[in-house]
Amino acid sequence: MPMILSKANENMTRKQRELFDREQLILDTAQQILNQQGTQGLTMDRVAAEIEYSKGTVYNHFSSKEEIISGISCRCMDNLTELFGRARDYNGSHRERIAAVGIAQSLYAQLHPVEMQNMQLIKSADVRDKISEEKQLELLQIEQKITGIVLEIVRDAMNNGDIPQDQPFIPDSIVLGLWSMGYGSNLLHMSGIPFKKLGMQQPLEMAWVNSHKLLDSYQWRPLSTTFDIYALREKLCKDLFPEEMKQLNSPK
Amino acid sequence: MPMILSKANENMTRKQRELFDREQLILDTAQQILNQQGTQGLTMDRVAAEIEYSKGTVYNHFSSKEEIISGISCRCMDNLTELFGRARDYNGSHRERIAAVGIAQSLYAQLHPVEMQNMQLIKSADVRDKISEEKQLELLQIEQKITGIVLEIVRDAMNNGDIPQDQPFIPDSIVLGLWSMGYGSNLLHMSGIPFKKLGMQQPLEMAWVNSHKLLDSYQWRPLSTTFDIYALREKLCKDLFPEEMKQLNSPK
DNA sequence: ACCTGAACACCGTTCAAGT
DNA sequence: ACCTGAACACCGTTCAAGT
Repeated sequence: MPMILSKANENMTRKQRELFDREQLILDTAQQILNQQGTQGLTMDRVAAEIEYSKGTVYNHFSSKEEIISGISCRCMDNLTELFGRARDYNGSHRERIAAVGIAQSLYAQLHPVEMQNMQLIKSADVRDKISEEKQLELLQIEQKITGIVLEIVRDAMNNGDIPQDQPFIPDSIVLGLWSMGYGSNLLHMSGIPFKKLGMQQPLEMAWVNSHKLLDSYQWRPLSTTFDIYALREKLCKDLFPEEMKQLNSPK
Repeated sequence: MPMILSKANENMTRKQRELFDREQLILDTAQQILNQQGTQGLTMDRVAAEIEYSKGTVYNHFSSKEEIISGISCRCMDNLTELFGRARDYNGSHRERIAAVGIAQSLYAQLHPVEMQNMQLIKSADVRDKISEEKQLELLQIEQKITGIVLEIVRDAMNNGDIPQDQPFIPDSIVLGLWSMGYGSNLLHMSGIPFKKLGMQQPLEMAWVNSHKLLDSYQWRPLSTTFDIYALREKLCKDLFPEEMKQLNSPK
């Protein structure tokens, strides 16, 4: 039974630190393979060979391949959480902050398409049942954290009087609306569907338009009719995600 | 090289008919296994055993497991297309028709969760590249057809004056907005995310609210402020999808 | 010309043996 | 107590042999 070492800790013994480091090494390696060779290229043999330990040792840390995938997903969601955090702490209107969340999500999907696929994989299907309860709890906590950030922005906006309170289901409906639209457009973007061939716009571009349409419909002020959403996007990208923009624009 | 026999045809020889029937038998069987045993329960061995032919014969029809999955997906998208068709032909306002599309999507996801997962699987990842060009074309054509229905409703509404024309990106943006929101909320619904535990509403329920919010934002008349969206849902379910509602409410 | 199923390659998982 | 890697089970795919 492998120890749960999701978080580093001051009080760890040398042995525990070693185990923790190796767990990170395994995840590092697995993620690298995933990025270079895709989902099907990620095999336990390859991971073991790369870290120069045996397969048995890998299984001492992760009791199945799914747990490794889940571990990678958790890392990615942590990274995404960090981006969301920047959005929440942005020194602007609440509407600008929630817009920044959308940008963060879209940027992340474009920068890390393979990981994004994986996060989707782990969320669905029987995969979630295959992982241990501890790892499931870890997943849940990160999901709570990331949802919490968005909820917090919406609640703050309500308290600030930016959103009329006489609407049913808010703030949940707003969070879920943005979430599903962002999630769906990301997946459509990554799908092989040839939107150009279908004579259509790109999903991610339309998500930007549509999320503002949705916020307008909730009367979240300032309404997008009073400002330029593209100027806002440029400003937020420059202020909050300069590094990410550079990565996105640099040739791979 | 197996023949492409997606569609039945009057002029087929007896031999061709036999091949076509067997292809259908394989898909029937595979879909049944998929529903009973899940994605991982669907193996080529099991399919071969069930149809009482050898694995080699299965491979004469489908050159990989992915092609079988793709075949199942095509069937499902055909079924969904039929539901969408009912929505388009509904004798009501255009706004009611587009709402019916949303209901169709949601109903289908609830009635056939496993198939829905599969459609998502085939859309993404490297899976699409693993199938033959012919099958890829088949997929594309169905996607075009199903997108076409939604586009048609939106265009008709515009021509009818239900939607102000002075908005950028329409009708594409509306189609993609509804599509990504519907797609995203379906996937969130099927994901293992415990929304109740997170203290949130259900994604599918919020999708109904939010898609009307989105349509309102595009000023698609009649606005949802002038009618009861829940009464509309009941009416549409009763008029268009009575059988599906019965299935949904009957104990499994 | 079509079908068969043994054989192969690959990969996740286990566990007896080694240190 | 921890690590190892041979062995096992399973599954997608191929193809020589059979009819």
